[in-house]
Amino acid sequence: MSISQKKTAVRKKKEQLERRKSILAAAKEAFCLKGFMAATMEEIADSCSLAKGTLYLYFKSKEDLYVSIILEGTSLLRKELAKIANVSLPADKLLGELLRSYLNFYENNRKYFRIMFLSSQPDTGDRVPDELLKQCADQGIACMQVVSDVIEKGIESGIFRKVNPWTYAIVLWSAVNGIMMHYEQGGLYRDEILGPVPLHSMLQDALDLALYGLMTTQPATDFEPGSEEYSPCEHP
Amino acid sequence: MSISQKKTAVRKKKEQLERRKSILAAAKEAFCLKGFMAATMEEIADSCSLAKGTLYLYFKSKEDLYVSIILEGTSLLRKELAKIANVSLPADKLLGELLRSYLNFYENNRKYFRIMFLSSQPDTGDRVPDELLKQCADQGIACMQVVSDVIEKGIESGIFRKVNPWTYAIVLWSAVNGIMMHYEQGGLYRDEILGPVPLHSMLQDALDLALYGLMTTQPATDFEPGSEEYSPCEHP
Amino acid sequence: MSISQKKTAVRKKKEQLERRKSILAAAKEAFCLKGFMAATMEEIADSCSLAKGTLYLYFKSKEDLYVSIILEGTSLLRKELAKIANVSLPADKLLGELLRSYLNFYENNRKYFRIMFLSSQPDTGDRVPDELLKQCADQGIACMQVVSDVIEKGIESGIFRKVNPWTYAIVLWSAVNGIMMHYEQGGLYRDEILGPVPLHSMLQDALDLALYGLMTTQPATDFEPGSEEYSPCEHP
Amino acid sequence: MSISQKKTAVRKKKEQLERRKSILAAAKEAFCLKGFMAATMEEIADSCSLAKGTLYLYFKSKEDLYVSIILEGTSLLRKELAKIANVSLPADKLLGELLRSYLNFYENNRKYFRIMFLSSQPDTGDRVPDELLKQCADQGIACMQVVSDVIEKGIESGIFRKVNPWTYAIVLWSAVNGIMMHYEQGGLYRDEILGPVPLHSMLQDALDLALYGLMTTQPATDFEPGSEEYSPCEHP
DNA sequence: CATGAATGAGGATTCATTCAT
DNA sequence: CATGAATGAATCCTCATTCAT
Repeated sequence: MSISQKKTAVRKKKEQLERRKSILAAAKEAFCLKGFMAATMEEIADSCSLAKGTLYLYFKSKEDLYVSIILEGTSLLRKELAKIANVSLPADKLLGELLRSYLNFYENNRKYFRIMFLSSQPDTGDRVPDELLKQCADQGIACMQVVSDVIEKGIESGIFRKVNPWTYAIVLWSAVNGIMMHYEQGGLYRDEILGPVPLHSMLQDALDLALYGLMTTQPATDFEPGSEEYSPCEHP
Repeated sequence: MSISQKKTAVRKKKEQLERRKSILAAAKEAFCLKGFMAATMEEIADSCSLAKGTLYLYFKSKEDLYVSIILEGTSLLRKELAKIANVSLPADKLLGELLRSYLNFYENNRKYFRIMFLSSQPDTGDRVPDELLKQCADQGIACMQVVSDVIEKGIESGIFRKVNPWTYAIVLWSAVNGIMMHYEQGGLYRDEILGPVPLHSMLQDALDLALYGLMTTQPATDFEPGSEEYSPCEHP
Repeated sequence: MSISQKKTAVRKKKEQLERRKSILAAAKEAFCLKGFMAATMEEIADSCSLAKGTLYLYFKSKEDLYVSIILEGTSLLRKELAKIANVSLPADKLLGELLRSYLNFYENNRKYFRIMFLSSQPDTGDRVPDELLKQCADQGIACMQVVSDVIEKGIESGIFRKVNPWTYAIVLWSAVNGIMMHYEQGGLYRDEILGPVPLHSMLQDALDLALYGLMTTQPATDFEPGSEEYSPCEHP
Repeated sequence: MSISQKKTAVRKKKEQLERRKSILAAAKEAFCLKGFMAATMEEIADSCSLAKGTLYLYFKSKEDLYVSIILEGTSLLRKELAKIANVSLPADKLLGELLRSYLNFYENNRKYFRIMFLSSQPDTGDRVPDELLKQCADQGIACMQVVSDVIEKGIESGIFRKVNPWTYAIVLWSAVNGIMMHYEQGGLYRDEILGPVPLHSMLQDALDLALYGLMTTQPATDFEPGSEEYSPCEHP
């Protein structure tokens, strides 16, 4: 193979990755907007200016495409959380940082979030490689593992009570997801007087509750200092 | 109108209500099992032994039927919670009772729960009467209002810190939903050593956290006393 | 059920049978012309003025429709042959009559013939009820059984040599099919001087050969007397 | 053109022929296994380790490829038969030899046979060069011509009755094809007591019938002597 | 020449909805 | 009112063919 051919091969590889990305982007948009079943391969193809058939060169099926997006999302989230996990901070601060990181992920990747948590899951039976499904599950577990590790660290350093770290990790993780989903659902439920509650307020309050419940000493919470309209935690 | 005609009319009315109920029951089953899009009007009609066309005499569209089920579910839940709200108990106990009541609802009405929270929402645009959608939203708000009221009561009675009751209500409500959804999703993420975490453990821990964070004095939690495999709250 | 409703029900039944027939007719046309794979459900639907979906009310799948046609054809052929089998004639004459009957079937049902013998068979795997497939096979066997019975009768009456009736039945049946298929294939191979050989000439000659080979005495063949352009059997 | 260039050109020519052959081989396999429509250019390309596009350098279209295989098959068969035609033997023995030769071809080239006779013919309209189609037809005619010549020879030598050689050639040819196709179809119809009838038994019986019908004297048939389970021709 | 990525027309099948009875 | 046959738009996926490299 000549040098020029090598160059071409490399460029092709790159272009294909680009194309794959653009399909994933278009699909993310569509799935987010309409959900798995209602989104069509045709509109996805149209919106990334490719032919319908081309999609099938990159993804085995609609389901494969869908799960690939979920994997992208969970992967990204896991990486963000992993960054925090390695920071040298006391466990309570770390929890705050994890939450901030998750909030950040949510705000910058609402589409991933919607798809990961709100869309009805397709029947993955045999139309998605098992490998892919396993990777997805692994990412999700890894996210909660990060939380669990922080809790464990807190317990070891004595600032958290002796609780089951894994259970608490699931509880915290699920609770935060629930809050974000509530917010994401489009503020169906807003206070008609005060208007919708900002997401970070809710998360700040949730963090307060969590730290109060976990710490052996009075926590000093400072999740989003000064940005609140009303004082979320008026400790007397 | 003769008397006999009146009787017939009354009977007819009853029969129609019966019919409506049986459609809703069949649809609940189908939507829960397969999700909104994958469930078909045909199988719903079949499983309540009615003709496909008949469904359209009772519901304007598939979407209408779907939202009607959600309304049934939220309605039922709201009623359950409302019962608790009127009990004479301190706010902290009331919160525990509300949680127990919700858990009870979940366990006895998992199908409603799945449909309300996990199914992909259909495009309701113009195929569902606005009135119906509003009713749905109202029920959800009413549920959270109950929680909010309890928190407010706790603040007034001095056992809860002065927090924004509405925000905290949303936080608690969403967090509990998140935990239940996590559980409902089928324990994708289970501790490979300890096995899946039981739902009431998680809810108990969540309640602890909430009360610790809310109360001015040390809470005495007793959501599901003695049923835990490991001590979820080892206050030193 | 009132009398008028009964009438309606009966009429509906009739109409449905009509519709089924018209679908079968349209499909026969299409499959005959283009073969199984190339024919489309759409064109079949169009040519019997029905909606595509309607076809699926009457037939489970394209394959089901296809096999149903084959069953019709083999059924019809078997019935024709069965009529002959019961006629009181010596075996050699009966063989001639069977051949005449088959020729008659071919001439009046060339489309069935093409589909039964020339079209590539679809993969029937699980898209055709087993019952249907079995019925098809049974009809084919029954046809050859008729031939076999006649041969046996000839052997018993002493005018045929002692041969294995079943083997000879298969041989005769297959040979005749081969000749008809050759003819049906569109006279690809025609004598460029004498023009295409008429089918009945070929069949007459085939019958001669068969009777010569089977009979213990000199046969008197008269399959299609006087209609030949050239003497097919110039026994010196 | 230099000598080395010449060599290269020669080698290239050879390689191209090799390539063409390997495509035909792969296509034969695929068409035989799945039929014309169900086989895909992709799998053909894959199984001869060439790119899809390359196939189109050697064959104008899928149909062209298909017909080219048929031409190969009929060509091969014709050559085999032609060998026999020149052997110095009496006509009746020659007929037997032709049959044996055809059986031999069938047994060693079932794939060709299946494609030539059983596969649904594609629409050749304008996607196959007319020239190619004509060649195909010519080979088929040539095969029957061989048979016809033998019959004529038999008539001339006085051992066959005076029949129309061309008609009888078509009859014999078609009949044998019919028998082989029946056998090839996979023994759908087997004697449930005796099991499937072996092909050579059927052909032996067919040959008997033919010679009985053609010869002026009693034939001595010995197509496959001694290999029969039952005596196919028990002349008393 | 060989390649294989891209194309896009095309096909089987499903299903919400309607409407004549 | 209830019915269920008919509809036909909509959807996923396939695959022969082309063409830039």
